[in-house]
Amino acid sequence: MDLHDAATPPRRRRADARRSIHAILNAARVVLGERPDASMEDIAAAAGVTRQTVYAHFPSRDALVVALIEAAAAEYLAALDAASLDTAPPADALARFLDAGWRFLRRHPLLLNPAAPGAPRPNRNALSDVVPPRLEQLIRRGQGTGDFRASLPAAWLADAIIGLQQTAAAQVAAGRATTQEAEALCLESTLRLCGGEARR
Amino acid sequence: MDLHDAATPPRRRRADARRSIHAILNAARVVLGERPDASMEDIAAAAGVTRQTVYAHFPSRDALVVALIEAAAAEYLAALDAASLDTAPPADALARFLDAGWRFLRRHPLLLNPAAPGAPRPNRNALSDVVPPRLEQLIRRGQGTGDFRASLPAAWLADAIIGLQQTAAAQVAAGRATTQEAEALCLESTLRLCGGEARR
DNA sequence: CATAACCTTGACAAGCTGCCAGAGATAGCG
DNA sequence: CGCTATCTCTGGCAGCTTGTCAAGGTTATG
Repeated sequence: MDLHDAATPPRRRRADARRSIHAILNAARVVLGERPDASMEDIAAAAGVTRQTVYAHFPSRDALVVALIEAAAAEYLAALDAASLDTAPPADALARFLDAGWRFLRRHPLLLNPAAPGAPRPNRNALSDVVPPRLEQLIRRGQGTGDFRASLPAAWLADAIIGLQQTAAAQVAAGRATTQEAEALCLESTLRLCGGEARR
Repeated sequence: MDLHDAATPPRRRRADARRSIHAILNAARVVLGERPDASMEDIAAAAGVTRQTVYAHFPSRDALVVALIEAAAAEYLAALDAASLDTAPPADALARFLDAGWRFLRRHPLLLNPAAPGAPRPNRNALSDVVPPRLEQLIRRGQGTGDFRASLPAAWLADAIIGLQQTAAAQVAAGRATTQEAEALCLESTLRLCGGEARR
């Protein structure tokens, strides 16, 4: 929240406070992942604290969800940075991007049911600010090298591919495909979208 | 609801009851379309009735949403039946399918934010029972005639294309593309997915 | 017109969110 | 070790929403 407030000197939080915050975020990730409409009481119980303690750190339910998504985005970003998307051959880099996505979706199933926040207009969460640009950059590179066709805008392809992966993940969640099948179909379809030939 | 109950003789409903039901469904379509978390009171007010009248016809909020989706699915199905998907050349039929989808999404923006039902697992709404099979049949026909490549399962392609269209619609909703741009990108991408060459 | 179906009003219980104050516990500092 | 700021817990409260019920008024249908 106010961790990076420029004006205040790095206001030291007590150790147990940081522990509580971590436990709450973790419990929210798990509980909301399998039941997006879980109550604050449920989340607090899963974290081993009381409801008021949750409110002591997150002013509202939406704020908790936002913090959760921001933490997830940071993890996702770190995984993408570790995947050397900028150096591997474009088609391989694409496969690595998708692989990071699969790991991410397995860890944060909440993001398949973005049902939680009632009011907010912002589909613009931290994820959509951070992930698509990385993929767009990769696609642009592939289009430059001629590995991908350039007749579709890279920004659109990036969002389309991310949407495709979510569709594939939904297939798995609905029991209409195994994880392996979905990953293979998603990769093949992604390559088709980018205009790269599928190597089998 | 119980309109097609085999046992009971066609229990005639009073005219104003049918009028109320229609008004409620219409109000729910509009209000939930622009504010998915609207309360029952809001919907009732928009329909010109009281909240209890809504409950007189729909036992719960979820039941109302389900009825709404079922009505939407019936409309969608009628539009698809009128689009002669089974006779036109596959690529043209695909364009018609997408066109029907755009009209549908413009009329039922609720289905871009499927946030409503808290408890139920059913991502299997009436739409997913009815729309994908039509598209799958079309794709299978195109694969048979050689217009589309057959190396990806038609069932997967159908879901992927529907997901692609929702991604494109989200782009428009987020103001990142105009309607025309989104429709063009979606069509081109769909043809790529199916392996049909884009004719320009 | 008489009746059954429907609508409305008012009230109620239950659950969830968000807030506040006070008492208790704990970590970090001198 | 003891003190103090900080964190947590208990308990309660208001407001909103969902869902239900009963009583009485209204409308369509036969």
